[in-house]
Amino acid sequence: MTPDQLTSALRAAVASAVATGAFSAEVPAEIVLERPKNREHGDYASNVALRLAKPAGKPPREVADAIAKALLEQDGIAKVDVAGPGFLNITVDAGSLGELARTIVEAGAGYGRTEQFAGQHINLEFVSANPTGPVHIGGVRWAAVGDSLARILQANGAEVTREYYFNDHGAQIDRFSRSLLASALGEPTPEDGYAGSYIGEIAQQVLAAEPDILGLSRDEAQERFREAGVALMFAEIKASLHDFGVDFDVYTHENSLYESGAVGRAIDRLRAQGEIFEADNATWLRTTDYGDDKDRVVIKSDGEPAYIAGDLAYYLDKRERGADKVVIMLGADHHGYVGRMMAMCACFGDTPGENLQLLIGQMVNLVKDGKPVRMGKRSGNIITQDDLVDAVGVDAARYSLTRSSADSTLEIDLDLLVRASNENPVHYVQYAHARTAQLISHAGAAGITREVFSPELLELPSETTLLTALGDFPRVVAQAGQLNEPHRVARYLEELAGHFHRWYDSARVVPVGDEPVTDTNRTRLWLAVATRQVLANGLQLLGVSAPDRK
RNA sequence: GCCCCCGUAGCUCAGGGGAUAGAGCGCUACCCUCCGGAGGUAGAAGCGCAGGUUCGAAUCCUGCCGGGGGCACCA
Repeated sequence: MTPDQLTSALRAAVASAVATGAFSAEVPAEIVLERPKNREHGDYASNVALRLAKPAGKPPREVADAIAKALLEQDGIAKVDVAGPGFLNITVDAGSLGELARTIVEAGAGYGRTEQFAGQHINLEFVSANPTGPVHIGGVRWAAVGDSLARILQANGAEVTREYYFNDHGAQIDRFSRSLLASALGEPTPEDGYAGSYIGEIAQQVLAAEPDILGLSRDEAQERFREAGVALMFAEIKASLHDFGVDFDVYTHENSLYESGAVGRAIDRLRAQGEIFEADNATWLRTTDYGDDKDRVVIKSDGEPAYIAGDLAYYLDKRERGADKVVIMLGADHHGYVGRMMAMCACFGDTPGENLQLLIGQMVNLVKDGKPVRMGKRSGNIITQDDLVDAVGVDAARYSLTRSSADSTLEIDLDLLVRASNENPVHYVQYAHARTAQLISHAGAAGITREVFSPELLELPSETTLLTALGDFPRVVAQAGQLNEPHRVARYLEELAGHFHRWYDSARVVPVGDEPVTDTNRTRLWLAVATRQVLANGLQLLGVSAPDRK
C-alpha cells in the first residue's frame, strides 16, 4: 500500500464517519500522513482528527474514534489506535505494505517520478560566473545545487532548460583584459586588476597563439587579449563544469542581447505598457509601481544601456523562447536585485513568483585552522572547483554542497578537504547502495530468485520501517520540486540508508550455511532490489554515482 | 537607517504546527563460527533571549541580542 492509497482510504474513512453522523465537518483537502519516529506509533500516523475537532465542535478523541472505526473497514488496514490528544496510529497489514516492494521493482528507474509539473517549461539559470577567472567554490555550490534541482524538476515532469548567462563585456571584463596585458608585458597587476596565477597562464596561452600581439598598439593589444582571454577562460569554465557533471543547454552571451536588438525590443514593449518614462536625460522603468523601492534607469544619460537593460531583454527572451517559468539562482550578494526583478516581471504584465522566481542562496565560507579565509578573484586567493574536486572527488563535492539548504551559509573546512577523509555522509549512502548490489549478486550466486513474492512475509519491524521509508520517496521528490530544495533528497537518502543497514543486520536474504532457501529469502530479495532501486534513483537526482562496490 | 539569510549536540548540518527534537563526524562501552565492520547496538550531550498566536511552537508573529550579506545613471 502506498502512502497515496492510504491517504485515499483515510479520506474515505472521514467521509464515511461523517455520513454515519458521528460528527459533521468537511473532508479536508489535504490530509497529512507522517511516518512516526516511534515504532509503537504504527506504520503511519495522522493528525486529521485533531484538525477536524474544532470545525466539528467535538473533542478530538471522539472524532478520532469515529474515524478509526471507519478506517478499519477499509482494505489493508490491520490496526488503528487513537493516541495522545487524538492522533491516529495506523498499522497497515504486512501483505499490503509489502506490496510496495513489488511496485518499486516494477517501476524501476521511474519510481519516484511525478507529473506535478507536466507540460511546464522551466528555464533554470545558474552559475553564470563571469569569465574573469576559474569557477570558485561559491559558483560550485550553485553548479551542484542547480543541476540537481534541474534533475528534480525533470523528475516531476517539467521540461527544463539549463541556462548560463555569459557576461562578456563591461568594466569587469576590462579589468580582466588589462590584467592579462600587464602580465604579458611583465608589468605589475593594475589597480583593480585580477592577480591570480591563472592570469599569467592565460596571458601566456594568448601570446603563444598570437605571437605578434605585443607589436600592436596598447589599445589593440588589450582588445586582442580581451577576446582571446575571455574565450580561453570560458572554455576552461565549461570544461570544469562538464567534469563536474554539469552541462548547460543554452549559453546566452550578454553581447548578443544588444547585437540582436533584444534590448530595444524589450524597452519598446515596456513603453507600450506605459512603464517607461524620461527624466534627467535618462530613460527609466517605473518599477515603483510594483513594489520596488526606487525607479530604475534603463538607458543612462550618456546613452549607454544600464545593466538592468540586459536583464529586461534576457527575461523577455527566455519567455519568448517558451519558458512558462523563469528561475534564476543567485548568491546572497545579489539579493538586492529581487525587488527590481520582480517589479520588472510585473511591468511586462507577468506574475512575479509564478513566471519569475529568484532563488537566493547563501555563501560558502572557507575555514582553515579554525579561522575564516577571505577569498577573492582580485587578491588571487581563490579555491576553485578543480581544487575541491582534486581533494575529495566529484561525488563527495557534489554531495556535500547539496545536502544543506541553500538558505544556510555553508562552512567548508579546508583542513578536512586536504585530508580527503571519509567523514562525508555520501560514503554512508553509497555504501548502502554497494551493499545492496553485492547482496543481490550474492543471492544470485546462492540460487535465490524472485520467482516467489509473498509480501506478508515481510513482517520484521526493520522490514516494515524500511518499506514505509521506501514508500516515501515519491513524496520527497515532489516536495523537493515544489520547494526548490534538492537537499531534501540527500537527507532522505541518508535516512533510507540507515533503515537499510539496520534491516541488513537483522534479516538474512541469503541463508546461513546449509539452511534451505525459503520463500522468506526470495521475498526479501525483492525488498533488497527495491532498496537498491530507490537509492540509485535518489543518487541520480543528486548527480552522484551509485557504485556497486565502494 | 532600511532590506535579505542564519542562530538547534563539542563540530558540520537536518527538522513545511504535533507525541520522547534527529543524522554524520568526534567521545564512552559493546557486537563478526553468518550476505562487505566504510556496518550495527547502547550511552553522554542541544532549540540565542523575551513576549504573543494555538489544544499543541525549533517551526508562525513581534521585539531584543549575536553572525553573514546587501542597499549606484557599477557590472
